[in-house]
Amino acid sequence: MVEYITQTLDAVFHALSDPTRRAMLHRLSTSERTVSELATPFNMSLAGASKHIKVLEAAGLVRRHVQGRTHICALQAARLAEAQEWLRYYEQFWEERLDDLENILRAEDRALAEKARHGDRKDPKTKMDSKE
Amino acid sequence: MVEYITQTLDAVFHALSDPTRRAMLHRLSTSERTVSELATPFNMSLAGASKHIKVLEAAGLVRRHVQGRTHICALQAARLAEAQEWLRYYEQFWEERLDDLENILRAEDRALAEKARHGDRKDPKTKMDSKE
DNA sequence: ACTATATTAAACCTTATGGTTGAATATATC
DNA sequence: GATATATTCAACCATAAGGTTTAATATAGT
Repeated sequence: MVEYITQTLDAVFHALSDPTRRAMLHRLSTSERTVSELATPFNMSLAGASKHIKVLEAAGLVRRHVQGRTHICALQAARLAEAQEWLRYYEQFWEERLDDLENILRAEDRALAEKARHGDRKDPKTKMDSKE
Repeated sequence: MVEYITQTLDAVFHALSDPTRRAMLHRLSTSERTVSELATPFNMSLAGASKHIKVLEAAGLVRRHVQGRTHICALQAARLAEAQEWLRYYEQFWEERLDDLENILRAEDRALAEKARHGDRKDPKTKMDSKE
């Protein structure tokens, strides 16, 4: 059904596998930044940071436009959407587990209710929300 | 707010950056498989495939239980959920763009309506759904 | 023209990655 | 006990990745 360009996913997931690059993306999410601005927070040479930016660019996660001598980088989120789409297929497997948990809790509730009906009532366990 | 264990994300995204490993996960999504079953479809030595499985295991994406001499692997989706959660933050940036597109289309509609009101009416563009 | 700034390029180093082959280990089966 | 099966381990190889440093390039400011 859905067709994934594997080289794109390779590049995107690889780009995301490095904490420096993820941090760069996060900073780009608040505003565009020049290469030096992006490099500043990291304990790394400019050339090193520049390489990371190029990896992000190659994966299509960052677009740059050159303005005089400065290169301005901007987040380009479309490829992240593709990655998320790939992941979406697997949602059923973690949702399934949550469903299982929910079913267990419901079964416990029923058991308690049954017990209560037969006289022996006591503090019914409060159901807790799995979302924190 | 949400705190991400960067080493976990490093490992998960790295694991996902290889097409063989993504294919393995996909096969595990239909059922559990032994190491050799997992290795079969790939043009690669068993030892090679075994290494990939270990990468998946180290990233927490696969769990194995040994039964006699065979090792049975199963998908473990929780870490994928974490990766998706990390990506979810960026949804606003692709949704934003879709919103922009929608606003442009709406503006065009208004312009056409205005034109029509001033006599000059012609085929109004049908609005298209941005999904699909 | 000269100098300072922004960025990349090139060469290099170390470690990781993806792969191989051949031997080792553990469990089944005859 | 001997043999076949399932899997890993260890050693090795080539290339990629993440980093550095020292030029080189391009544009700005004086």
